[in-house]
Amino acid sequence: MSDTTTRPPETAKRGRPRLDELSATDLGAIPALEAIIGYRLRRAQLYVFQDFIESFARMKLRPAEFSVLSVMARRPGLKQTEIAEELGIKRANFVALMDSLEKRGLAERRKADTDKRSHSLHLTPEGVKFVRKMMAVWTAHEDRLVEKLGGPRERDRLIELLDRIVAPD
Amino acid sequence: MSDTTTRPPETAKRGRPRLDELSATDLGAIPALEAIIGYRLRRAQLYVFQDFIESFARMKLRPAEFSVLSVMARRPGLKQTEIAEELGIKRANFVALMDSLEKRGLAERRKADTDKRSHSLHLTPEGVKFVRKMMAVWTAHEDRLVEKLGGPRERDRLIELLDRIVAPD
DNA sequence: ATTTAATTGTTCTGTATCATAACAATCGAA
DNA sequence: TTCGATTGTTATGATACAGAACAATTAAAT
Repeated sequence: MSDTTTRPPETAKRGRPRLDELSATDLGAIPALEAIIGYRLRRAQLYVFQDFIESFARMKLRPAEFSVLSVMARRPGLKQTEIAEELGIKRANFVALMDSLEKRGLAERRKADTDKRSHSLHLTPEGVKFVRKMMAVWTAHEDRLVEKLGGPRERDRLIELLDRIVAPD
Repeated sequence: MSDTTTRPPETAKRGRPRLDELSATDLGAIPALEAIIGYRLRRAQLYVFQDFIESFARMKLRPAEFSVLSVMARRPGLKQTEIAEELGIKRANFVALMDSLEKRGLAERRKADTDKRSHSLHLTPEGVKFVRKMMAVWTAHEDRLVEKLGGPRERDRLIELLDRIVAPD
């Protein structure tokens, strides 16, 4: 499956191989990092997040906050555990995140009348306005990426491939 | 570019829209997280790293250490700054990483004769043996991913798309 | 040749991120 | 009514990542 083309080592050998070098045959089994899925995924993800973070530096918005506001905009009324789990955030770590959004006046916790333990999460009117601006900034960021990819079709193809990785067997 | 299909909100509306909800037209401009490249990239990367970390738990090897050993195997003799920069690691943070590998007897710093400041990095004979086992484990991990993707062709396609993201304009 | 600037490895520091355990309040089920 | 599960929360520790500063050394400027 992991077909690695066998080629000579990348460093110029002056003389015979040293003790710490692997034989050429062994080296054939050692792929360059460029051929490793996880490595490439990580580099791409770091690049995208870097662009994202710079795009939202002025709004002082981090990726996790973006995702929380986004969920609250589309599905207001969810409780903390629900949003946290969906986003892969531990509910313990979600608290400070929500505290910050609340302190900025963008979101609020409402006491759920059905369950006195849980809070239902909502955007404030200010939060709604903020989300509008947020989405404008996001669109520019996303369009930049789609253009680099070569168009919406390539974007869809990428997402489909990423889906296969995450999808259960 | 970012074509989002306009559809009604995902939550069932009981009655008229509340203050914290966006109008249906506004919602059309708010994509689900599932359609956001950065979000999907991150989720996929977390999945792959999770599998990687579990695969290497017994060897007590983290992704960053894997990458460093991998570079030293293919190109012995590089100095710390070179490897660190190539892997996107701050040279300050590289120190502890290299300390650990050296303490485990897998790698060593040799005094470079040309430059008394720099160290040239090498695998020890033990490190060479370790890398061999490491690559066997890695192959199983990578094959698992390639199979999920649907084959080597899909893997290549994915990497090509990731390349476009990272590549300079 | 001497001063000046840049590089290398290093330590220190601060800041996010992430996971885990424990706890009170509350709810649901036995 | 008792007992277990859930919800939000606090506290704690591990890890990742970025920046400043520094001594030793090298390279460049004059």
